[in-house]
Amino acid sequence: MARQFWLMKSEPDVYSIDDLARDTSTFWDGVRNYQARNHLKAMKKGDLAFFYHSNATPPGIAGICRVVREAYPDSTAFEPESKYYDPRSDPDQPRWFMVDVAFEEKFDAPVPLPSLKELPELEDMVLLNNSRLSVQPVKPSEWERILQLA
DNA sequence: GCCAACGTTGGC
DNA sequence: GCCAACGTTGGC
Repeated sequence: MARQFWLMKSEPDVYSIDDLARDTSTFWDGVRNYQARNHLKAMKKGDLAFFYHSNATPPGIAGICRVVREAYPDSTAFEPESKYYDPRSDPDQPRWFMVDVAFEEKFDAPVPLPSLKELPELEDMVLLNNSRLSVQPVKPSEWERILQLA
C-alpha cells in the first residue's frame, strides 16, 4: 500500500509548526467536520501531511508532519469543559476521531498560498477549491510539485 | 473587521 | 426531503 499524502490546517496562533517541532509529536484533536473526519480515518501510519498555516500572513505551507498513530476516538468530544465538547458523541459509538502526528520537517521558508495559486498544475488542489476543509488529500503529483517550491 | 463560501440545523 | 436561517472558516 503506497504512502498517501495529506494537508492539515492549523492556525499558527493556536498551534504552529514550531510548536510541533518543540513537542516532537501531538494529537490532532478538535476536527468537527465529517469530511475532514473521514480523511483522518483514512490516514495510515507513515503517511505524510503538509502542515498548513491558516489565518496567517501570508497563509501557506510551513512544513511536513508524519502520521504516527492512526485514528482513535477524540476524547475532547466527551469533556463538557472542552471547547470541542459534543454531547452527541457517545463514548460507546464515538462520532469524532483524532490521529497523532510527529514533526518531520520545517521549510526554510513557508510556501505561501499566492504561490500555490500561480501554478496551473495545482489548480485542482482541494486547498484551492474548497478553502474550508481542514484535513484534505493531496495527490502525489501535487506533493512533488510543492516540494520543489519549498 | 468584512464578507464569501459552505456545512449544519431544524421547521415544515 | 427541502430549504431558510444560522454559524464557522479563512482569505483579504
